[in-house]
Amino acid sequence: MTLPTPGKPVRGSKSGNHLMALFDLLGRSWAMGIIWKLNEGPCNFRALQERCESISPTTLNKRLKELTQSFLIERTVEGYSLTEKGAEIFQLLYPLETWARDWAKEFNQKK
Amino acid sequence: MTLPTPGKPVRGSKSGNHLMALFDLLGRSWAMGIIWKLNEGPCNFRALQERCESISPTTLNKRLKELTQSFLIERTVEGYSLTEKGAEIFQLLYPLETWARDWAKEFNQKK
DNA sequence: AGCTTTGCTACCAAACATGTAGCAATTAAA
DNA sequence: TTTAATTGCTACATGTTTGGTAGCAAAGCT
Repeated sequence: MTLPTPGKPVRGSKSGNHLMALFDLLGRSWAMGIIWKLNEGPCNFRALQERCESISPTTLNKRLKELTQSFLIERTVEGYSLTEKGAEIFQLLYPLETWARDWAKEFNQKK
Repeated sequence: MTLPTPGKPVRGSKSGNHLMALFDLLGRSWAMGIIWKLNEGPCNFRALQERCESISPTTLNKRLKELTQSFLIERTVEGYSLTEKGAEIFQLLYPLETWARDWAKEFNQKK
């Protein structure tokens, strides 16, 4: 497991450009999904697994470690939870939902 | 290659929830990077490869097909180019850059 | 006709993700 | 206070995705 860290070479950028590091981090299976689901509120491992329908514990565990090391998630008494940074990024991802709804229409029309 | 399509089961969601489909599409290596780089303007395959520093032709080609089928990219006389939808999504991704800059600071402080 | 550029594809190796099983540690119940 | 359930994982085997290099066919240029 290589943590994409801004300033270091990452998958997709030798320069370690911070944006590319972020894209690498978020561009792993379930990373954005986990942030999304955690925004509903903190929860423990198994509960999070259920929120994510079909994630395997292996992947969930890996993502949680990465996101924790990247300051997006932390563990509290209530379980895994978004940090302030994590909540910020959720806010940035949030508009994607509305967008995706429209986008889905294209598929129905043009198919 | 399975195209993540809203309404159909995708990696990460049996329900085919449109947002999860989008996360699947964008959460593939280089997908967001390509959108980012294409926003600089349309360009051809090899030029795009260079904008993306270290992408392999195999991956670039796959992503281009997926993004095209998903209405985010199209081919014009000038080469590959963002569609209107693609440009919209760029706008949504855009704030991530500023955010990522701040985020990078955390790594320097807390390391 | 030959040389260059372009847009790929073939191929193989490495990294990553998935699914199932299950185990050690904690908590709850009898 | 033994017994059972829950929790947070890890192991392992398998499949999928990505990456890297090589190079080829088609088009354009000289």
